[in-house]
Amino acid sequence: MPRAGLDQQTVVQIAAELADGHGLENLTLAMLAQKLGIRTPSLYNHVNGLPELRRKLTLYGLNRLRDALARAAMGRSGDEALRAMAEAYLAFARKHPGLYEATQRSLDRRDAEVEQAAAEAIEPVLRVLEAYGLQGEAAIHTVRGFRSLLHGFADIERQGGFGMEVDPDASFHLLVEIFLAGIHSLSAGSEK
Amino acid sequence: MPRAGLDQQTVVQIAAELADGHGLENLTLAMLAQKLGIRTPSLYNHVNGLPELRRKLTLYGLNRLRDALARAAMGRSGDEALRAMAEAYLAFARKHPGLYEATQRSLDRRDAEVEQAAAEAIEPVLRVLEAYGLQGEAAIHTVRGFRSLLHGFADIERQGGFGMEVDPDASFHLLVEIFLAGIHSLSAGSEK
DNA sequence: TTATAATACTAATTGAATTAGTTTTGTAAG
DNA sequence: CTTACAAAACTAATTCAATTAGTATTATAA
Repeated sequence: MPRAGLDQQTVVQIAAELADGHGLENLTLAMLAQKLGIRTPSLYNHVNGLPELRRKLTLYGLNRLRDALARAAMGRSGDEALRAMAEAYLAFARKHPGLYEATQRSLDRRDAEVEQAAAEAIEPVLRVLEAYGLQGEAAIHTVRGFRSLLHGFADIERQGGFGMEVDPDASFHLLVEIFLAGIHSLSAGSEK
Repeated sequence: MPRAGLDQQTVVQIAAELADGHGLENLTLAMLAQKLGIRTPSLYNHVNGLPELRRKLTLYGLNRLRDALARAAMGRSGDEALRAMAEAYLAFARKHPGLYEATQRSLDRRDAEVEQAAAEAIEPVLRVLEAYGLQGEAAIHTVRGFRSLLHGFADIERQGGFGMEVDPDASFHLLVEIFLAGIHSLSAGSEK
């Protein structure tokens, strides 16, 4: 019965570490409770069950991702900023696989808080693209494309999907360059 | 005790339907057994537990995906073939969300059969790229990029990640065109 | 026919989530 | 310096899914 000095932050952070180490789907309340040195039911004093814990991980992860992206874009613009954000995105996914998973896990569009956190996470990219000339729907399409390629690469790599022992970093850099070149090529074509 | 006339194929197909309807992670042996009209333990006469069922779904999904891609590429080459395969890929992911999930679910690189099925699924793409001029590591990098963007888009969409009500198909088409233009642009540049 | 392998079943175990109800403790008001 | 209360632990008990063990049944093929 001695107090364990836990607060929401601690619980979520430890949960994130466990998710990183064992995979989000293998994170169990029993495992978390043990790590925290309390019995499983006691967890309910801090978090309202597994679903809510996962939701909190999603929010925490989205915030951390937003910070990472914003920091990467700081002081840069255009291609430079996009390259830096791509690096930062992949680095985040690699360093925090479980937390990254949480940022993608079936986001509930009816959950306003999650919805907003997701929007904020992408905002840095949107901002760069706007200062870059793209606006409105074109910007949205482009952000979607950028996200798609980043998430696709990160997710496939996380699941061990890239079989051969060809350097993944080289593949990633090339992909980013292809994307940048593609954007320039298309926008140049449409300007005529 | 009356026979239920089940065979592996049936079991896996029904499982795939349930996964499509409820999500792969929510597919339970109890649910599958009920759908099949037998008791849960009886399932063990057909499949050796949940992990193996999922593994079989992975194999089944990879084979179906390979077929879809191969069919799309049939009679086409170059950009045309890549566009058609991109369409087919997204269509598959949309029509069979649970099965698609299974094709991506933490592929065990030590499982030779899965490893091969995964390689075969991508083969059609690799083939097109080769007949397209790319070979060796360059081809591998490019395939990885193509897979990344396809999977990323499909996965984000499946999880409801594209918030706004901007036409997803338009985003997807643009992304594919950006990729194609990017490839051309870069290869043109490196030819000098 | 009858033996046997395949397939279904019931019973029982295990592990995780969750709920209910109780106890303890830190803190802050008196 | 107490005491009252809310926060945070705990134990006990329930539910549900997976899995195992052991038994019965049926279809088939010798």
